[in-house]
Amino acid sequence: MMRKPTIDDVAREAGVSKGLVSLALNGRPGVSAAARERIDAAAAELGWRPSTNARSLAMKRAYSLGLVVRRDPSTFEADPFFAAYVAGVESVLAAHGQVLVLSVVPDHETETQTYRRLIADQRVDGFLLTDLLESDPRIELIAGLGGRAVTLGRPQGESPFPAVTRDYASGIESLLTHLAELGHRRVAHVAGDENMQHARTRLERHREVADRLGLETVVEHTDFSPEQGMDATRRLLARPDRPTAIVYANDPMAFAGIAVAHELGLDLPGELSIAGMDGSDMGRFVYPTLTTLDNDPAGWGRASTQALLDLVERGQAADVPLPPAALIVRASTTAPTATA
Amino acid sequence: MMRKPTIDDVAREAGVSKGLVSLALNGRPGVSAAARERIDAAAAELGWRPSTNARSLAMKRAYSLGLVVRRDPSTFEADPFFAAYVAGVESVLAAHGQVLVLSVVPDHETETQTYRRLIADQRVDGFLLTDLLESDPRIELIAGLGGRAVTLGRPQGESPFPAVTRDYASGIESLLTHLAELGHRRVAHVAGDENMQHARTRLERHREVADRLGLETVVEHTDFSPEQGMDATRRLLARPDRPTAIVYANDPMAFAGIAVAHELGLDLPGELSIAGMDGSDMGRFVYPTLTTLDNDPAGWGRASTQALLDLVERGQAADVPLPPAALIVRASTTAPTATA
DNA sequence: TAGGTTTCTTGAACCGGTTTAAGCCAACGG
DNA sequence: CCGTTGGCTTAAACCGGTTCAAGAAACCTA
Repeated sequence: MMRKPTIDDVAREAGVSKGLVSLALNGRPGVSAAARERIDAAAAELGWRPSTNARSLAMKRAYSLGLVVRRDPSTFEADPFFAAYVAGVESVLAAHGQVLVLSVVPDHETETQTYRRLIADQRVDGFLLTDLLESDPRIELIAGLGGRAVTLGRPQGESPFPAVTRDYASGIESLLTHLAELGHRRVAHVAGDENMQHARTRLERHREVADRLGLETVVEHTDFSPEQGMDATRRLLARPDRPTAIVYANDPMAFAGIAVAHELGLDLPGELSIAGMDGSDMGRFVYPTLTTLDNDPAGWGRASTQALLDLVERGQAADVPLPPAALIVRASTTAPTATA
Repeated sequence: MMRKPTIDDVAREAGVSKGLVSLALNGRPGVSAAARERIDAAAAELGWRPSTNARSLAMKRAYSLGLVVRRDPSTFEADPFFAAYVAGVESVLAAHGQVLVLSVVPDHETETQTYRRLIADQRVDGFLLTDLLESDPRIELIAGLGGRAVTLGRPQGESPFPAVTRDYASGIESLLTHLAELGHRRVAHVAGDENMQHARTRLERHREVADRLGLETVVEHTDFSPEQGMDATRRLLARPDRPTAIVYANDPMAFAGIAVAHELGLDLPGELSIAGMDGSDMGRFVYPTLTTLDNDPAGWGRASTQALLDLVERGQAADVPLPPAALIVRASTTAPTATA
């Protein structure tokens, strides 16, 4: 069994110095075509792959990006966004020979420690900031430690980091228009954690568009968990002026809402229309199938990774707007029955 | 802004050579108590953290473990196991100053490439092998490349790697006994991908225990996706000798089964009892709430990570048996109504 | 053809740890 | 009193890349 070839082996084989091999490898100018060719040939013949470790040491780079996810253990699994997002991240990273470092932490304190540790140990070159809070302390934390990041969504205050955003306004407009055209007049909104950036914008948009369309709106606040989605639904359905349609700020809550409606013996979707947001695939496997707003998690993954790589490697990156969220109409929204 | 302190700074501060600092840091013998103390003090004062990069280069270690998940894009999100599993992994890794490298890949070929790349680039010291196949080519692949791993479940053939296992037999026995006691006689099993190790053992156990209890069994085969879970359910419910209970090999398929039953207008759980496996939290938020077998993904995460670290750091590790899966009875299983 | 450029190439230093042969010194035994 | 022994400590080599000042070679131009 032969040991892994090193840059010295390649240099010897090609009859040049190892410095030159390095220059050639990195496509730097000032290497003659002839030399470059001999080096490439030698590298190919030996099957040389430059050592990431050696490179990391010399360059003070980790060639990896970090994703720290904080999840209350009970909400862990109900995240349709996550897996597809990571798949998108991966598709870009792999092409750059880089790697994703993932951390799942239970609470705020562990989260902070994790960011500190990953930066202090130079384990990553930058972070993907998902689940953005309206005023997110991670931004200052990371910036203060000299780290880099990209935010999914645009944070409230000043941020030194590029932001990837998606227009949700037009999607919400389509959704409410759809409901209004079906004949709904009382459309409730089950909002998510109001500390979260996307929860708040979704709620604001809902209010705005509902007003414009002349819809009556009741709002229930939650933390995005299906548990609170259930409670909110029970409260809404107990009202004398029960809404004929409920829009949930994410899909898992919408599933929980469907369960509550079944439990109460409502005839779905006739007696209650339900819509989610984030376009999870599971929505195709519930009854009735769930109307929702697409979110293309893989698209978020690709765009945010690309932006972060640009930032890390070129020192700068621009904000990236993703295409607007599209309405996915399925069976859970229909014209209200006349009983109401 | 001062640059990060290095081992040389610590050595100077403590008045010793850097070699000695290294010995002290790693708790090696042959360092006097006095020296050790001065070194610790100096390190603490300067806030020194040894550079992972330098260490990795010298030790040819990555100080990270790898998890490669292959998912067909459509099944991506329906994985309740994943997030909690990673949280368990993380809790052990963090305590060892190590890190998880995650890759989500769409197909077999990319998967193989990913393993090759991570090993060739020394990005990880070992792999966590989830979703174990009955005869899993990854074992030979990794062993052949000189990598290390731990399997979740015991593979068919010979494996040079330690295995973490959980007794599912007794859980399945509890579940079927529970159904039998409720008065069910025809209990169907919707099996998962038969290439997968756990799908097969679940099916075998079901058959075995059902026989013993004198239950009639029909089996439908699927790939574990909710989509095929739906189809299987439709086929089962169309039979003249329709089963009064269906046991699904995982929870997402059970959810899909519930949806189909609703769609057909069945009264749940009276006309059809439904059970899942893997104890996902979402089971509490469907109607009726889902009876299932607990699986404690975090426990899998902790055990497999610990075993892999033992293997990587001490060169050997033993198999780890987890406690048996427990039955979680919720509302979806009840006595069959007499109509059948 | 000499002198001045420009283009390539080299060698050595550097990144920040780990390893180990050799040196030092005090204690110990004969 | 001296040779040994054993415990600490050091200095230098090493891991495998990148960088850059300086030298060599090729190319112009007058």
